[in-house]
Amino acid sequence: MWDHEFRNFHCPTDHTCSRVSLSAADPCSYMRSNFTDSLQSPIGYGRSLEKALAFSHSSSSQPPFSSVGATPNSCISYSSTQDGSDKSNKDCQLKELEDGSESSKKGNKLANKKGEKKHKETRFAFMTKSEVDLLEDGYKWRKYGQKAVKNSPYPRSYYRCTTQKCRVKKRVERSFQDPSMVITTYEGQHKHLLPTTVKRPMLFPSFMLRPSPPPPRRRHELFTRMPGDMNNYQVAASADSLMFAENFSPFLQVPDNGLLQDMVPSAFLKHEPYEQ
DNA sequence: CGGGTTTGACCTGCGC
DNA sequence: GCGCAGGTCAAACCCG
Repeated sequence: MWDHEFRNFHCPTDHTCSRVSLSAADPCSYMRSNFTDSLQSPIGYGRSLEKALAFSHSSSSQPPFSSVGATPNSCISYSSTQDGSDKSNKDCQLKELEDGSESSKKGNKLANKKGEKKHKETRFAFMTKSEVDLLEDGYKWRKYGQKAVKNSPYPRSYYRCTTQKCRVKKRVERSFQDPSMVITTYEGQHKHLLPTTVKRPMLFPSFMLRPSPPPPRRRHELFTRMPGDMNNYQVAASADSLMFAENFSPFLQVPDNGLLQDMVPSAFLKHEPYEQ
């Protein structure tokens, strides 16, 4: 299962990494570990993160991205929860059964007992170098929680989109390895337009900024070319329900004010048949 | 006063 | 079964 998912990831350092050889000191590998696990378990993601963090503790402190002689400022990973029969998936059904309602926890339990299928949310994550934790992405977010993260001095903050009936969430935390890096994880897709009062930012791929288009019929690998001296790519993972993405740059230098503009390098999709 | 943030409590899943 | 850690809730608080 792991390998099956993992091959969808491509290291921005222009070499394909296997999970075994990952150096967690490399933020990208960190994200790979993290979000590949999350493919299988939305809720388990937290623990995956923990594992990644723990792993990085024990690994050598090799500078991030040193292998390409470039200094990317961010690393992105994209995943969607997949259709699956794995255990963790079942386990997390309870929590996300509340789709479409603000039902109580009791209600959730009841729903779970009914065996309703959980709606799995797409996830999208990336790291950005930024002084500010909460990046301006055009949407309004309401903070609903904050938790200390094990092995990290930096807390993780939880945000929900304030738009009615929009269930998109995002988690923001600072990398404990490189405090200048902010890890942002989006969960779910906005099904509404950007608030009209907010100027459309340039930070995110368009699929994050508009009502979601239908998912492609087959897997894609998303490559994003970095302008200038970035030789190769980064990448978002592909998955069955990967959405079409365009104008998408995972390597972003975030200004201190957190508002990104004029940062939309070309991106393209490489379509490849996916073999199981 | 409305909306957002803070924060402690609670729930849940996982590993041992 | 227990403890731990992540995720969420919601009351209290803050601010414009």
